[in-house]
Formats: sequence, structure tokens, C-alpha cells
Amino acid sequence: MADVARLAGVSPATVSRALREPHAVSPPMRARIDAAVDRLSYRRNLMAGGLASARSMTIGVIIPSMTNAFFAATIDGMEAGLAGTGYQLLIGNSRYGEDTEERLIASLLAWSPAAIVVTGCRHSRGALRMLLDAKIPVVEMWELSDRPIDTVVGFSQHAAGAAAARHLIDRGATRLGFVGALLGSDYRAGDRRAGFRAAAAAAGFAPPAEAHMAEQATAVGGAKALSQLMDAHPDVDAVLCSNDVMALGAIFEAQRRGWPIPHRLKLCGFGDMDFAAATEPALTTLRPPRRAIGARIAEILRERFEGTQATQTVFDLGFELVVRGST
Amino acid sequence: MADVARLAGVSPATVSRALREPHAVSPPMRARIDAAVDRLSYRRNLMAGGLASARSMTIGVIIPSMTNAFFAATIDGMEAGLAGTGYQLLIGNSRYGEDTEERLIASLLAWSPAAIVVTGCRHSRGALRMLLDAKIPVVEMWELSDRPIDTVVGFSQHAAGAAAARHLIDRGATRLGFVGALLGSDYRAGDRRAGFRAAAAAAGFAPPAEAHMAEQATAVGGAKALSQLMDAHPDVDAVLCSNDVMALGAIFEAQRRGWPIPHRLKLCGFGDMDFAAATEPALTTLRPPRRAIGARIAEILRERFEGTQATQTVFDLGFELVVRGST
DNA sequence: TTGAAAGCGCTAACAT
DNA sequence: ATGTTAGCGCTTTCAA
Repeated sequence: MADVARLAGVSPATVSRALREPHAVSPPMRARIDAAVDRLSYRRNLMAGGLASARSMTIGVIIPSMTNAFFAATIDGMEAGLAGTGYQLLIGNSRYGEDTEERLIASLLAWSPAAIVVTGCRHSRGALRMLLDAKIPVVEMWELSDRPIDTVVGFSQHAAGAAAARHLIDRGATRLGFVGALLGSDYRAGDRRAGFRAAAAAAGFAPPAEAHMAEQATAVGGAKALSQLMDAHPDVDAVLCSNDVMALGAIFEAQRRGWPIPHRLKLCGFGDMDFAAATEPALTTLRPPRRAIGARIAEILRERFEGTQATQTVFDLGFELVVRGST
Repeated sequence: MADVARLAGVSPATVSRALREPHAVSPPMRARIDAAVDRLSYRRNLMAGGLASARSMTIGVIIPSMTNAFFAATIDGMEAGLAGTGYQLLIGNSRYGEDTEERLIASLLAWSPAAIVVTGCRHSRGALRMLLDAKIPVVEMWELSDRPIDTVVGFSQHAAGAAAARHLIDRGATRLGFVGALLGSDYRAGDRRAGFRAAAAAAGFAPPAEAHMAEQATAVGGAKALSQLMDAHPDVDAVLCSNDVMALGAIFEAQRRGWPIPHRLKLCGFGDMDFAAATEPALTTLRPPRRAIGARIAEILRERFEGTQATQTVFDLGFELVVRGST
């Protein structure tokens, strides 16, 4: 930066200004500085800047899984919304573990990020303390909460599960079932299940029959779990799968078993993943605002960075029941 | 750090050492320092450290798509392999654009990363120059090259396409087809297509009939493309899809058309995605070492960071043809 | 609108 | 094995 300043015949302070807030520098000077920057292919050292200003152009984001299409879409939306601002996402993977999340928050904080985004509203005590103490915007996502740490952007997982139950009942289901995965650690899937059960009870239905797999949702797992459910509860005629991927496995399992969908078995998924519209029959599913969550967070953060005072702290982006052939 | 040093009764330099290379500090002193760190909940400022040492504990990674399961798995493997080392991944999304890649490299470099990982071996001139000038390990991935910039970890996409062609021919195919997406910008898919065509020609077959979609591979797109192919070339009896997701759409399309798989139509995918084993019939597919690429890169980088001299620069992790019911 | 000066909180030679 | 010292390359008052 000193070299640039010398070449442009100005002080380093002015170069710094020209780079960070171009409008605070007179146009002719800005032009000279830009020319010098180009000439020397100068690139500023963000760590020096971060040290001097005690904040960095980073946003820490913690997601529970790298390979989950939902969070990938959210990250994608956030990144797109932040494009051109110079902010860099620091992505951490908690692997659905609260302790891992806590450690990640600690190491992300060491970068003095400008904001931090976490998945869900349930955190360990230590994590909570760090988030409350961090003097930066904190966004929780993919759930809803009455009193967020700072801001929450998501939708009601409970309501989504309930909507699925009501829809299946509307379509003439007599015995409900649920196929899940990772319910111990994926709180959001747990909430959907709770909503499903609550709506079933409210309609006077018996508690849904359930089959679970301990690991991450996969199509093979979905097929197996449905198979178990069919064996244990042959009267089940409508199933909510915790995830479209499991529903996909379930579709093929039903084909193999000769249970026609939707006549013998109604199937509802979650996610409206790309393939949901392409299956035969096409899959009825709950569509979460996956990319929109990221896009909205980007918007909120941009405003906060510009100094706008937060007026709203809870953003319910809703979900959609996409009715297709499988129900 | 000064506070910790004071509380532990040592110099700041010793605290710094205890934190970075615990073995260079005597055990009793280390214990005192650890206690002081705990007591003050001290967390070191990585930007100050980065500034002082002119390198940061980050690794820049550029992938073409955030929502592609292949790269997600690679990132996951890399992250897992780097766990406990304190390195943070800075992930950039080039969206399959060379210019975007170049810009990303520039902004990642501003973080003085300890290494940089890019997808593929084809880069813009500017990108190439920056990568060659960067005095850090540079890893190219998901392809192979005779003379990598520094190190390449991947497999031969061309060989994978050729293997698919030979397999389909072995299974009695008489007329080959190819269904692709994004071939203009996804060089790896382009290489597979080239390998497929080359092997077809080598076996004395006519050039494969093709149908493409301009956008990212989706199941709906796969169904549509196969449908076009069927209309334009009703004699096609064996198709390679650029991607398992497209193959999934193709399976359902064949079901709808009443073309039994594999008797009327043999179908091969790419990716061995989770659902490939669950479809009906199960999908024959090419399995890339997606997680292994990340894991191996982590291993290579850890060695390089420890100062080991690189002995090998080309890592061919191979691929596997997973034969299932669809062929 | 621009410049001078004083750090930001560490790390790395070097000395002990 | 530990301490001393001199920066790393910026940003940010403050003054001009």
C-alpha cells in the first residue's frame, strides 16, 4: 500500500480510504490511485486490515452437514446475495453435533467475523454464551423461535409436519405412518414428526406407525425403513417421509412390493428436491424455502452492515405443500 | 496474549509458542499457560497471527457448484481429513465460470491461505499466472493432467466415459446414446462424453446419438432429454447419462414410455449417488472417488505443511464401474 | 479532502 | 527452554 501511495503521490491513509470508501476521496485522486493499484497489481492484505479494524470481511456460517442439499441451497442463496460486497463465507460443518458446533463457533470467532449464522435454535450453553456475547449480528436459521438470540430466518417445521398429516387425511388415509432418520440429532426432522403426530391426534387418528434409521437419510435407508413399516403395520396406507431422498427409496420399494401409489399407499416427502417432480408417480412433498432462507439472510446482513437498525427479528418464510401424484 | 502471559508469569513469546507448538515448551510451563488461557477464556486473534507470519490457517477451495453432491462430498472428505489441524476452508463457488474463478482466486489470495485447491485443470490465463506465482501448494482436482501446476488429485474422466461405452457394448448394445448437461462449461462432463465417443468409434460403432440440456443436470431435464432422444433415434438401446440425477429422470421416463430396462434400454449413470442402488432396476453407474479426493488432498496438504518434500505430483484415484440391474 | 502518527495483537529472529 | 525486540500491513484518530 505504501508503494501504491508513493506511485500515486499520496499518503497511505488516502489509498486505504480510496479502497474502502471511494466516495470519501476526490475523483482525480481516486483515478490516480486506481491507476497505481492496477499498475502494481496491488491486492490488499485482508489480515492486516482485519487486525487494524478489529473486524473482518467474513461471515461465519455453521451448517449440520456439508452434503445435505438443503443447506447447500441456503449457502448458495446467501453467497449469491452477498456477491459484490466482498464478504467471504467461512463455512463450518457441525455434523449435527452440539459440541462440534460449540467448538466451531469458538474458532470462527477467532476470525472476528462481521456476522455469524447458525442452523437451528437449540445450542449448548457454551455456544449460547458465545453467541450472546459476540457483538455482531447473529442469525439462526431453518427454524422459528419466539425469542431468537438476535434474528431468526426460517419456517415452522412443526406446522409443516402437521400440514402433511392433514393432507394425507384429506386424501382418505385411514392409517398414518412416518419414516424418519437422525431424529435424535436433527431437531428439525424431530419437529416435523411432532407436528405430524399432533395433527394426527387432533383428527382423532391413532399415533402414526413409525420406522427409523439411525443414520443420515438415504434412498436405500428409506426403502428399508418403509419395508419394515409395511411388515410391522400392513394396514398403513399413508406415509410421511422425513426427506425426499427417503421417499424416493420408498417409491421404489412400493413398486417392488406391488403396492400401487397412491391407491394402496400415499406418500409424502419433504424438500421438493429436484427429482420429486420427475418420479413416477410424481412426489407430493413439502417445499421449504431453502434458497430463500440464504437470500433473506444476505439481505438482512447487508442492511445491518450499513448500519440500519433491525426492526424485525423473526422472519417466517413459510413452506408450501406441493401436491402431486403420490397422494 | 499479554494478559495470559502476565497471569502465567511468562513472556508473550512463550505463550505464543505454547499455543502453536506445544512441544517446544516445557510441560510445567505449558500447564501454567493452559490454565491461564482457560481462566481468561483467551482466544487468539488469528488475523494478528496471520499478519505476523504472512500466512493464515486457511485453505482456499474453489468448486464450480455449491449444490453439486460430488463437490460437497469432496469438501466433506477434505474437512474431515483436516479436522484437528486448525485449518479453515475458505470455499469459493465459481459457478462453472472461468472469469469468476479468476476473481475468486484473487480474493482468496488476499487471505494469504496456506494452500489453494481448484477444480479442474483448465483455467484462464490470469488464474494460471496467480496460481503459478502463489508460493503455496496448489492442488487441482477431479481431473488428471500430465503437467499439473503443482499437484493434481483425480481420475481420468475420459477413461470413465470409455469404460461405460465398452460395458454397454459388452452387454449387447447395438446403438449408443448420450444424454448430457452443461457440456459447454463442465469440462469433466465433456471429457466423459469424448471418452464415450472415442470408445464407441474404436469398437466400430456409429457416433452416439445425443441429447443435451443447457442447464445444470436435473432429473426432470434427464427425463426430457431422454424423451427427445427416443423420439429422434428410436433405435437407441443403450444410453450413458452425464450424471445419476439425469439417469434417475431417464428411468422414470422409460417406465412411462414402457421401454423395459435393461431389455429395451440399457442405462448407465455417473456418480453412484446414494439413490443409485435403490432404484428399480438398480442403476449401473461410474463411481468417482468423490470423498477420497478430498481425503487425499487433506493428507497431501498435511504433509506439505509439515515440510515434507513432494515426491509425487499426479494422484490418479481411479473410478469404478458399478454394474447393477439397469444394464 | 488529505496527511501524520500511533497502534491493532500477534510471530520470529536472535540472544540468553 | 525462555525472553527481548522489532516488525507484519494495514486502519483510524486527529490535525491541517
